Amino acid sequence: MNVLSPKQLEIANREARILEVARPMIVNLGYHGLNMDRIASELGLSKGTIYNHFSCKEEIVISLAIETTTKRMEMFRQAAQFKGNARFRMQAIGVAAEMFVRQSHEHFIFEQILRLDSVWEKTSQKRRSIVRACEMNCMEIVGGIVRDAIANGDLDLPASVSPEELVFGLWSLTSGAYSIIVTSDSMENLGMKTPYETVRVHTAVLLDGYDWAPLSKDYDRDKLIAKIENEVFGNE
Amino acid sequence: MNVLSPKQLEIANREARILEVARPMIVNLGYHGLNMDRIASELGLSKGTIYNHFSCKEEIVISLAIETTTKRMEMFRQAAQFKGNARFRMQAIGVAAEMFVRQSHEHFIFEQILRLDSVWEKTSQKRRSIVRACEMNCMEIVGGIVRDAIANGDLDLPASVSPEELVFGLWSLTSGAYSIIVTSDSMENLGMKTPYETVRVHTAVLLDGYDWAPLSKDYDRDKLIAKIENEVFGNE
DNA sequence: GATTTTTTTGACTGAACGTCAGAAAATATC
DNA sequence: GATATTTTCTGACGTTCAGTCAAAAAAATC
Repeated sequence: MNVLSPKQLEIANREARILEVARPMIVNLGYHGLNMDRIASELGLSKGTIYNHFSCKEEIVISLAIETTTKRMEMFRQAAQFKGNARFRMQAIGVAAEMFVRQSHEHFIFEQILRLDSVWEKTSQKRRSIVRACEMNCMEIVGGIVRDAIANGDLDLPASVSPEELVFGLWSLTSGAYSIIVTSDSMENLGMKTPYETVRVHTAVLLDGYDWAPLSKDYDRDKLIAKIENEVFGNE
Repeated sequence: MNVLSPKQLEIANREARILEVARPMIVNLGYHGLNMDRIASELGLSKGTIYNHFSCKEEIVISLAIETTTKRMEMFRQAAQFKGNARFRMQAIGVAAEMFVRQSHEHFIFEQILRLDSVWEKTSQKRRSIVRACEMNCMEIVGGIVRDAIANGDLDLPASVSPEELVFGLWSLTSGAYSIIVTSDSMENLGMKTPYETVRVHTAVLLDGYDWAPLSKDYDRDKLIAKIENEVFGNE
């Protein structure tokens, strides 16, 4: 008996429906706009039923974050498969990261809430490790590219910088920038007209600073990005 | 009549005492550990009295953030007065930023909470503009150094990067890194033994990438940092 | 269709924010 | 120093909302 009864099907789908209703609540009204009673009434269910799926409010937040962070991981994986040298594959990761922010900028809202100790601590071990695994996985993908570059002789990191430390730097730069971009209501009046382009430039300069061949002056970045968008994410 | 009566003095001091009690609540127990009833009882006051000073919980959070962010602004100002070329003064800013995180790492906890829309929106216009002013001021200080370097011929930014955009890059890199460092329970098991040093290296590489003279290979960074610590922050 | 198991319900508890009418204290006035 | 006025303080109260659980309803099994 592998076929689910209508009832079982309804239950199986409910988790997703709860998240669908919760998502805009958080995005539009912030953390304290997420209201268990309202979720229940919007779905025509009782509160107790919601609690059958999520043991607390915080589990809903982390579940939303898992949805988006999983998407990012998949995008990073796809990007890493781009055919080309390590520097180009790193550029593909950059494209993936930027695409991800643009299409899932709510992720940074969920993450911001989730990172609060008082929220994180209430989440289940199970979901926590999923979040961590996705993040580790992304870092690992980037780290792999760095190590490839070293193995290939394209990159020769100074003794004081390990591959993990370079990953940390890239992660800091991009996540710092993206969270500023996403949470500021206006970048324009800070003299920032094209913040994403600025992030691309800084990243390139940082990698050039480490002398990662080929240097950005030796290839056409915009053309490469277009190629990546087309070949890796063309279907989207 | 400029002298305050004992009663007036008590009231004048109370704001600070409230914050003193609230600070460890947030630092140790997180946002939801901040409890108005508990603040009142720990100070032997009634809740109503607390509300005479802070119109809501969020005003306490922003006030704590103001305390620390003001300190940072002052440290940046001091740092900017270091005698030396623009690159060295920028290094002094780096020293200030790092010192600030080390001695006021709670700041990032307050900021993290404050950045939530649902918290930010409840704060008063007055305190909000103080926070913004401090941040702007810091950026402006850094921007001034960048412009000095350009005026001096030490730095020649590409046409695609404005001074503000360079500031944004530095700000992203450091704030991204510091907030990871502060909120992670362990950097060690990510292969990061000296995260602050790593931030220093990445910053230097980024500035070298922009060809900001003198390049870091042309001066002894550790010696310069020691000199800055001594001359600018020696009394601390 | 009777029985057992699963699921749902929504009234209830408790925690915490913020309010406000009246009490208390401080200050001004005479 | 007594009285009036102003300021400050109080804590019970209203409210909102998270999370619980005994009882009801629905589904599954026999």
